Amino acid sequence: MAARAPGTRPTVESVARHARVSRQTVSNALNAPQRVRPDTLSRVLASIEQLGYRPNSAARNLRTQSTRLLGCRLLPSLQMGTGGVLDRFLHALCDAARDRGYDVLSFAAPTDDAELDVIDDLLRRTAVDAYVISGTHHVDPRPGWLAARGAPFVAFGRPWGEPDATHSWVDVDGAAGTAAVVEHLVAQGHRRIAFVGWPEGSGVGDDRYAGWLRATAAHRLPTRGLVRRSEDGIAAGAALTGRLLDLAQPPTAVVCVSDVMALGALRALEDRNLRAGSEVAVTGFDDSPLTTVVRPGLTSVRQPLEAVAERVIEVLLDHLSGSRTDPARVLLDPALVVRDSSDRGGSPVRAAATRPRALSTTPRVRSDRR
Amino acid sequence: MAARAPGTRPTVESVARHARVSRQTVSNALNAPQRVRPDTLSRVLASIEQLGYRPNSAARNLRTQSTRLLGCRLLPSLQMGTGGVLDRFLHALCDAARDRGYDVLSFAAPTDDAELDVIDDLLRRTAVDAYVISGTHHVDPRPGWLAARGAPFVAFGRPWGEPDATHSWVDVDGAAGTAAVVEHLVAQGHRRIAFVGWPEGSGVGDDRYAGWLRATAAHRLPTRGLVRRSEDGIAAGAALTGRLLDLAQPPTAVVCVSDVMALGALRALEDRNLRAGSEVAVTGFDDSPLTTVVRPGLTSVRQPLEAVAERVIEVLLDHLSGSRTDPARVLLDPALVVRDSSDRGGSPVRAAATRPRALSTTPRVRSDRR
DNA sequence: ACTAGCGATTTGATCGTTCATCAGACAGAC
DNA sequence: GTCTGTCTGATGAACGATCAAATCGCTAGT
Repeated sequence: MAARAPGTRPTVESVARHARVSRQTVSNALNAPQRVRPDTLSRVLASIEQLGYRPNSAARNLRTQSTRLLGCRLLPSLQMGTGGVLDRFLHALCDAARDRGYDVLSFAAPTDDAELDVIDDLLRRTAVDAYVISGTHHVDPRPGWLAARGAPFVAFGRPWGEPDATHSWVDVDGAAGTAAVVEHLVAQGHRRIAFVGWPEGSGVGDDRYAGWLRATAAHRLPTRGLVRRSEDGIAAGAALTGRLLDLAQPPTAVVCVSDVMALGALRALEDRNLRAGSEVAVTGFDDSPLTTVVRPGLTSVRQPLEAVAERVIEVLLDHLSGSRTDPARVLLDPALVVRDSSDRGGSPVRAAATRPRALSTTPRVRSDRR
Repeated sequence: MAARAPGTRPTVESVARHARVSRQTVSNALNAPQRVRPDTLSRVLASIEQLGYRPNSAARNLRTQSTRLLGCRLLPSLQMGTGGVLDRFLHALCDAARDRGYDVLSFAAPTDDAELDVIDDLLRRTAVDAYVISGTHHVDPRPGWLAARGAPFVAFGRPWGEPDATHSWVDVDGAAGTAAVVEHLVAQGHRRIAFVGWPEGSGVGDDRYAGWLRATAAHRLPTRGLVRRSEDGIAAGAALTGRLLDLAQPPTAVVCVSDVMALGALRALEDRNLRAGSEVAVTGFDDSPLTTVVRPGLTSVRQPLEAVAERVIEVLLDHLSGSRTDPARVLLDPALVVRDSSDRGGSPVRAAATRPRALSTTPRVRSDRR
């Protein structure tokens, strides 16, 4: 009995013939094994194995009206800013998706509107089942647009400035991150702790600022004149930090809203012959590759992107399966990674401190409030 | 005449009814417009526009036995090494693919073997039409495996160590890059130009070394004792450069095989209170974000990844369409980006030199030899 | 006037899978 | 012994597009 012609892909038909059952039984063996008697099941599975059969996804997609593909935009990672973060996220997303039987269709788009054009195309062609949008920001057109079309999606990032948004999102609690940084600095004996941030109005930046504000208030630390803001950049970070250091009562620690800003801060110290870590502490945010490239190693806050990706996938699939109708709002805790730039400890134990120490390696879920 | 039920996606059928033609004419209007009479065509296109119709990709995929998807692995961009390069490449690949009507399915895989497992899955399911593999290296199992399965693919990277490989590839001429670096340094008056590289046996590393060797030989420059090798890393780059600087006749320029190595070299200079650029020139490779993060800005070699991606797609589609049966071998020239780390010029014109100057911005195609 | 030939359009079949439905076997209850 | 219910497996139809081939209308050649 010829299993199949050489050069031809096995189909459900050829497997059925090989196992002496019908098409549907082969289909059941894969999609609803409990419906098939054990001995039949093993026979069918053996044939499947032997012929190397996998269901043709185009046919399955057509019949089930789903593609098992998730769309995700590749952000323009030109700058170091958050580029590394979103690349890591995409990686984690692909992993998490594949674990659940989905794949990721990635595309590039220079602007939000261009992204919506692509999504519109994919949506009309029913080329993907759902979307993941990342890098949400104030007056973001995407959530509303997607919701209006009834397209299933989950956002990595809160709907900044739209507290009554009804879509699902997963985000990292930036405020908790900066608060943890401040706690760490306080434990190191710092009391004048400055904040170098972005201009007000950026959701992410304001969130990180809020954490600094909350923690300094909790410890009754001085804040007057210790907040400086500017657009992201090394030069900007250096300039802002420079002005802080030139104060009559300069801070002994500088909490930066990003690793890039922190790099600028380190330069400002260098220019004044101040030693980072032992004399003035500097911290960043995002735990980008930058942190291990500078001297001293930069203390930073690491986003649990793997966990974010897993939650995003979980929520998305719940929506697709219909088992969830209400929006999920998930906030995860980031992890503090301490390096020498915030370590006042004596040099003898420097080697030990160099090794990144994650204060909370397994980020716990903060909330899933409705 | 009801165009379509609300909430229902338009199909070729509903468009046909709306335009008072048959299914096939609608199909032809999209896939073979020259077969349709102009007035019919415009009527059909108007209906398509009006109903917002796009062919269901699952149905089209099933019928045409092609998915218009290309598979591409997301490399573990943990380290800064070449991570940035491959992220940029993926971005460019998505762009180039979309311009030609294709999309990219990206997936993560920790090892080559894991990648082959995923590819095997995608292949059996006929979920993608072709693959792009990147980061080729010595004894790479992937090209042979793919070729044996008859899967269409193109590699970004030469088949190192396998001169008689029969698959198509596109790569960047690393030797031309380091040679251009040497030319630039010679023009700046340097004569003792060292090379800090990776251990022999890495295709990419050996290629870049070859360019240095060729160019130094062409100018009859000394090379004795001026080559140091080690695995990639900041510390390694610093150590190797340190030993070079401690020579009786130290080099005045250090050409590094990577930006990471170059960063180490800059540190070695710093530790010896030597000024990079004005006293000792340092250059890297890959034009990663690192180059603009260090002080002084690091001269580097930029790979034309957009051009690489375009050529990869072009070759791939030629293979898919059957218009190409012989393997394509495309080598593109990289571009030198000069920054302060290799600039001996006086400080008055520093501002001008700070602006990156691409010596050959539009990389020309070197060859397409068979 | 008749038909060959060509271009424009339509019709029937097909891609490979899963859904909905139905037939048969087999056990237990009366 | 028959009837009912459950479990297993089989059959026809459908998903929405394109391919192959047939049909129709028209012009031009004889």
